[in-house]
Amino acid sequence: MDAFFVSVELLDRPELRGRPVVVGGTGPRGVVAAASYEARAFGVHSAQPSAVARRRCPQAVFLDGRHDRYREVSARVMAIFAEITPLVEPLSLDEAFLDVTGRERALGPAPAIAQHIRDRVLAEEGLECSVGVAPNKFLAKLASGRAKPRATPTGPEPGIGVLVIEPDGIAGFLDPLPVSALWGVGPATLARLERLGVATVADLGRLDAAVLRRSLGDAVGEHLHRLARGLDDRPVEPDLAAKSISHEETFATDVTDRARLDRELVRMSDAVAGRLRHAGVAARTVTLKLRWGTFETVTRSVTPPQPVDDGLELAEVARRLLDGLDVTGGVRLLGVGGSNLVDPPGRQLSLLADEAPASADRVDLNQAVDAIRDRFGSAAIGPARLAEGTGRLRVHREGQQQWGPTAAGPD
DNA sequence: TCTGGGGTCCTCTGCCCT
DNA sequence: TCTGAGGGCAGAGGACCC
Repeated sequence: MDAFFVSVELLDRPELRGRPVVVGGTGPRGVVAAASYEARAFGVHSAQPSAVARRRCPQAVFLDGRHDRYREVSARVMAIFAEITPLVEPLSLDEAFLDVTGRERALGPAPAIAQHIRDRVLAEEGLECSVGVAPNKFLAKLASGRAKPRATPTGPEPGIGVLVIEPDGIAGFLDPLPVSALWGVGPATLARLERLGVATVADLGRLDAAVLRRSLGDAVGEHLHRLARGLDDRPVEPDLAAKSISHEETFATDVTDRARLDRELVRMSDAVAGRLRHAGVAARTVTLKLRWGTFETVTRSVTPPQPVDDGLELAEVARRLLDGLDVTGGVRLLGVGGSNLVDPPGRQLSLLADEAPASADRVDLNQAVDAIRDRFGSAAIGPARLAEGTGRLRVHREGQQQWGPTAAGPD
């Protein structure tokens, strides 16, 4: 999808069409989630601090992101894709891989299917999208990027919409590209490649695989060596299960108060545990993440005897991890996550007291809480500790703080 | 000139076990 | 009994993606 979040906002506020529009966190530590092509012409781009974006384009309209709304539109677009082929692998809210092998008979050749997808998404959702057609995921992704509109100093330049890479055109397409265009080449890998004298994909393809492996590690080296020749045999995988579930938040100002951090841990753990149960899994490994005021980030993790899907248990494990850290210097970001996801613990009690899984009462309680939230919303019920002092329940709603603390945030 | 949130994958290190 | 090699796993951190 092209500038997806902005495009959705323009559906709801058509009077903003043609103006520079920026969606993201508008608070003190917010970042840009998406910028219209008009705003990009001023050097505004995603992941940029909102403060920088405001300086570069003060005339832009800045909008708080509405994650729920984007998710709702995304679900409808993905449903269109699913009518084309059952082999749809969503990459994010606004991108997906479709394997249309075998669909040509019903829908025509792949380029025609691509155009059909664009037409349907535009007709049914009013949104523009770009499609790359290629023999594998890596090339299709690059091709879709090339088919998108471009921001120029004189205004947005429409893209071609559909770009097809035929097998005999792979080298011609890839070779002149800068290596940074390859999926997986970020600033660190780029610096290493430059030290090896590699600037373009053609340079990379000429390099000996052993040299690449030595410089970048076996996995990354081998992977990039294959990509440089257009080789990618990863299948399109629908229904990929999540491997970890986490929640983290940046505070509007650094926090030194340990009691406050404990309360935040309860709130975040409650949110993570709810998502774990919703996914029907429990976490074998619990990870605590902190970012200091200096922006240095540390993580601490532990694998308790029993997998966890209960919010208070998760908070207790995280709190013990926090005990090992000195927070007096100030915490900028706090996060809790679960990984090594497995089936939820059974109801039977362990013979060892300290290995007991959540009691049957707690399992019942969690089921009741989940049912109430399904019906009345996530703020309907939560741990009493989150209302201490204020009498007002503060729970986390998904997507509530997606791009930094809000300008009118609670803290 | 200030750097979000939610992920995945990889590498390195240390520990335990064989 | 001691020692080293090697595998498996956990933990920490880095790089990258949207």
